[in-house]
Amino acid sequence: MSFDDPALEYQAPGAASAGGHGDQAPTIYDVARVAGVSIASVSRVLNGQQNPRQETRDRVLRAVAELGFAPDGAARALSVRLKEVVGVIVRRPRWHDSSMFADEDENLQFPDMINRGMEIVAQRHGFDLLIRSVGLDEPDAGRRVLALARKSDGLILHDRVLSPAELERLSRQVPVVTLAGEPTSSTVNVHGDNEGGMRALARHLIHDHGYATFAFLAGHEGSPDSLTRGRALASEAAAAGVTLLAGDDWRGGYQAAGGAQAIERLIAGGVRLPRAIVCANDQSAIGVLHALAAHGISVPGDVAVTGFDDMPVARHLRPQLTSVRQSIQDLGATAFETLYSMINRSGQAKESPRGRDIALPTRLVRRESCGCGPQSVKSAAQAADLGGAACA
Amino acid sequence: MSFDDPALEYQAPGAASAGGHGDQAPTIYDVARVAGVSIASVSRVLNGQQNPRQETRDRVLRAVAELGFAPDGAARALSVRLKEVVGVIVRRPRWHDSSMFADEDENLQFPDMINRGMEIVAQRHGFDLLIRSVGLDEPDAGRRVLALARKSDGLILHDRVLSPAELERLSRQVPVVTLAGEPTSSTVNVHGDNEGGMRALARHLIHDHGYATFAFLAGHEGSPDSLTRGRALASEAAAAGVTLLAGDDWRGGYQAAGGAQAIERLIAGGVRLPRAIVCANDQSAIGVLHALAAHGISVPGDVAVTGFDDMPVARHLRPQLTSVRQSIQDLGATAFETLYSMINRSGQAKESPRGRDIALPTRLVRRESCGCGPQSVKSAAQAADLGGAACA
DNA sequence: CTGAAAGCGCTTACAG
DNA sequence: CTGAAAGCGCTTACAG
Repeated sequence: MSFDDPALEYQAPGAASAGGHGDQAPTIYDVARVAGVSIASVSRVLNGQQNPRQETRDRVLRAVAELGFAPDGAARALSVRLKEVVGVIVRRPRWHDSSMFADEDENLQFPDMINRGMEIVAQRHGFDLLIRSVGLDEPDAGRRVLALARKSDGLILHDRVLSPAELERLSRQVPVVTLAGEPTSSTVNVHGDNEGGMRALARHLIHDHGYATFAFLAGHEGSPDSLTRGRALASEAAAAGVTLLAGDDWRGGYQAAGGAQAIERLIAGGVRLPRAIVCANDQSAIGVLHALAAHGISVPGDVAVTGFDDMPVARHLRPQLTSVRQSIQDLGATAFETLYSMINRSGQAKESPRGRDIALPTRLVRRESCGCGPQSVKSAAQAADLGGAACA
Repeated sequence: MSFDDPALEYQAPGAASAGGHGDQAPTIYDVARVAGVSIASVSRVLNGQQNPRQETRDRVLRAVAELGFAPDGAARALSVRLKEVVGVIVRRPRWHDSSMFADEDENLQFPDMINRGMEIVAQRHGFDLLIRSVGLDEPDAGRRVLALARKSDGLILHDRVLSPAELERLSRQVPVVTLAGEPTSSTVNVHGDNEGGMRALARHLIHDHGYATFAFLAGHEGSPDSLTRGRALASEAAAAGVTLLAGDDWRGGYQAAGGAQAIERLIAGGVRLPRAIVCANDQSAIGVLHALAAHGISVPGDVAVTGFDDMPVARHLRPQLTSVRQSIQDLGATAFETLYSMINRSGQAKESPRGRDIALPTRLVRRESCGCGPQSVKSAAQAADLGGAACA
């Protein structure tokens, strides 16, 4: 570094980075050496202190640019006790180990869309998402979740992978937010307003369409979302005095294939189908639609079918799927914001930032599969990205 | 710790964790103290050394269980110089800043599925995925990518967010793999066999169906995938002496809305549609399907439409979409494996682990939208999760 | 087999 | 305004 004309903006790499292949990333010491200052000064200008005077600042900035320096995340995290990372646990599909890359991974879209919502707001706060999948059958799920927690500042858990007791224990070490789970004394849960959405749907089917026999195709066992949806439907059905089928035969596990199989089994078993099949989510409704079509059963003519979530795919189906919309990305965004405030408040106030159980609004989206008329003609461009239509 | 009966497995938290809310995560020092050994010993038993003798091992393990200890990721990473994290850069949708949470985020499924593939194999190697989105218009995309790099052991980049020069510079500090990009001297690229897939599709449309006029609906500008697909189609068209429309009017930007708008514009402009519209991906084909339907144009009767990727949604459309399948998750899995070997080899051999440009096989999946007959009837359960069918 | 010590790359009081 | 030093929580030679 015998040569340091301040005018040379991007001078060729000096001895510090001997060009070529396996260069190491430069450290703050490299920058300090090139700039001719202490590492403390480098750190100060990089962290926007007001202290360093202009010349120091210039020298440092020039060295940083020349070397292409950025601070090591682990070192910084260790020092400031903040990683700017939130861990996200997604439930691993069953097939993971057996038939890896099986085709039926469609249902993953839902958690992925939630993650998008998280990522967008995380970005605003300078955080990134650290993703790990965990099987619910996994022997030491607890350990793997904890391990991820220690690589992050807080955790967001999809679905139910941990028992409430495990959750409680975990949340003593790091802030935890669950999605579609259940709140615990130290954990916040975020979910869509399943109850309200399902009641609106049920009333529509019962009163506007006059259907008198129903079935509820459940999601996977123990899913709080599925349970709540099923209960809300049952409540409305009871109030109206209409018949509701449910139970083990009626389980789609949130999957297209699961929904199709359930219908196949029922038909094979000679069961008489109800007038309307209310599915726990869109994905399983897709399977139901396929199975019914395969048997020449008309939807909604013979049997009405509805979904839940209003995934993008819902409007591309034939018939277009009536569903209950939740702003999926909002779920993720809210989960992150909640966690973020917990992270900052960590070790201070004892009160939760918001309620311990946060419900986001849902909205009935009537399309064709419930028996409403085909949507009013609009520009195809609109149709391609817009949602519901009016009902007759 | 005046009391340490080895028989007490999960004794109530001692002074180290005073119960309640804002507890800190225990450190290795806490474990050492409780176990009555040095931190070195704790580290040794936790890292599976053969050294520690049974009794030491027991004491440590018991303390670890009691405290719920897991090592801090940042500290460990700093020490072993490995974070066990790979950074993943996804392109941020345009609407991000303006109309946040717009509806048309369907096209995100593709990168998300790729990420799933990465995650699955990453898991096997004990790695997690650190996700960050970057806008391609973003002023300092370079800095934000580098910042993520320093929080990881290597980087996988979706789409094109960096110039080749920037890529090159980045790859001097950390191993880099691109997806659907172009290889550089120090960077590996992974992509589907666009050329082969498109040629197969083109030949099918030309020879099996006898179509004589075509259009190629491009993806977004500069996308290597789209360019290659377009060129392959053009080449086959030229060889067969059939007409191919393309150009700025024919751009769907990989999006459903984009595809629909393009068709709307063309029809409004009085353009005569070709016999077959070959779309750069499934997503834009969906939009095309919608637009054509809105104008009462029959598919495939009047106009055939094809996609590319064979996303799960393709088989749920009406008509079912003929497409070119790439194993999307394989793309991700391969990208990760490649990067992983680069990470391990870092600073050693100079040779790349595999070729610098890795193409994964693709396969034509004929369904209805190209003009092939409806798929042979099979069990609906199969239909719900299985792919293509034979062609007439 | 085990402990004391150095070191990973940063940030931030603490003294000038 | 700036530098020397301590410290973040681990791992791993280095000596016993």
